[in-house]
Amino acid sequence: MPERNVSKSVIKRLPVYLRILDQLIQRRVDMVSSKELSNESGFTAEQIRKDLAYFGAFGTRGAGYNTVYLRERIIKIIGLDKKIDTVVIGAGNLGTALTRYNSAKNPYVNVTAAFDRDSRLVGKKIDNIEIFDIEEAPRYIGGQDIRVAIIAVPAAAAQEAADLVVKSGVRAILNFAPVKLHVPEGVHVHNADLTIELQSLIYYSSAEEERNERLKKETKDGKSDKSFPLE
Amino acid sequence: MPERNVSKSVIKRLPVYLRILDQLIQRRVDMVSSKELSNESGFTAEQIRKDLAYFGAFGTRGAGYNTVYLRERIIKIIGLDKKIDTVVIGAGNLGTALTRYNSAKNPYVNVTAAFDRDSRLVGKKIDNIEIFDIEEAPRYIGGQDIRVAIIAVPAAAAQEAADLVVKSGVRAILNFAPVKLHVPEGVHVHNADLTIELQSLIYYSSAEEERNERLKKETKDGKSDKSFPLE
DNA sequence: TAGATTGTTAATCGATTAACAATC
DNA sequence: TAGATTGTTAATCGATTAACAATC
Repeated sequence: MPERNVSKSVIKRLPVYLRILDQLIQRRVDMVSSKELSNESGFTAEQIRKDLAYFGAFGTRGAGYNTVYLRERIIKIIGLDKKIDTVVIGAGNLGTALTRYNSAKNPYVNVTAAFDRDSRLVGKKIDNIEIFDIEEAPRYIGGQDIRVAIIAVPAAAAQEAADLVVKSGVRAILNFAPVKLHVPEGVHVHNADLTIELQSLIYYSSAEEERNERLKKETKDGKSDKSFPLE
Repeated sequence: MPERNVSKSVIKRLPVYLRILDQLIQRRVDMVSSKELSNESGFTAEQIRKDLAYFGAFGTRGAGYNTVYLRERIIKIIGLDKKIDTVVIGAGNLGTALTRYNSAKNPYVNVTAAFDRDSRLVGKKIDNIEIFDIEEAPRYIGGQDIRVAIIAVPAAAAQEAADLVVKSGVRAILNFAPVKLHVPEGVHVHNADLTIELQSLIYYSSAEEERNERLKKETKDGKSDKSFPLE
């Protein structure tokens, strides 16, 4: 077996390497060292070498990695050697943006259809991608053998959407709805809740001293009957 | 000091707890156990208790957590007790969607302005949020004391956009552009590259056996002069 | 009180970092 | 060959899980 179960953290970094390699290849650079990949990615050179080593020995000692060859290997590893067909469930603002964005910016993915339950949207197109009624989804997904779906419906509709696509054969879901999806074993869900990303970032937007100030003040305000054990 | 430096993984989970508490409060539930939070979040109950314990003892043994009280503490911890003003840099498809999405779905955040360098967009509005010329950004961000910016410009323009907002006082950036941003110490960047999310998910969309099959075939094809050490 | 559930300490697990031999 | 950089093993670090005493 070429690989044992490689950790999620490793897999999440592979597309970053791929993106950098694509950029290097476009600039006609043909060799790259782990050090240079480190500069572009923000991961350490050691980590990059270790990540790649899970899948084989792709470099040349003393010289680095051939960009074209390494790119080829990575797209094979991820499974991007053929363009992947996906569908977007939900053709509201976010669904529309995701459909357009992936069509325009993601060279390894095709969005082949969008679905919505709003009959006013059905039949319309996002660029040249048609919006179908959500009822059509199982037949479409089954027929086209779609394995990957993007869910961009409101929270209340997300579980239903997930059940629908899973039943139709989808193996992996990129979920933009702010709920935990319950799916059968073997189906993978990545959450991309944009409000959560932003909120956790806000924690870091005030300096540490300010944060502590804020929290201390709260306890003194008498709004709280619990006190901090440390302090 | 109320908290030592708490790890990023912990901070990333806090908004998830917050979202669940908001939902519970809306349903007029007033107590919740770590077990129930676990069901809704997908994190283990032990982990949830430990996460919260970094900041204090917010629960009642035998009873669980008061939803309203715990929510109050979490929004204080993250720094969401006042609505946070943010700006969106880039008013293309993605920038527009993010502006709308955060206005509509993120109760803790205000998007107060969008910026673009395309003069055809300047002066227009996204819902009721005005699009200004990017040149106006420093004055606006400085004047309004904006600390958080969302970058949704093309890769080639992203570093320049980052430099601009950082110079103007921004402390935290949510970056949707597919490049690593170089920022001074103390400025926080979260990357939300949507193509990368989708690509790493694709790895899991084919069953393990298929993946191995694919990789084996490649080596036998003779396209490669390197062989896998294992197998 | 008895039952339930937190808060916290200890044990385990996994991921990152450091170091260096292999080798181009 | 000498210099450079990989691939890999060992050491460290950090995060998660397990266990349980505290206590409502």
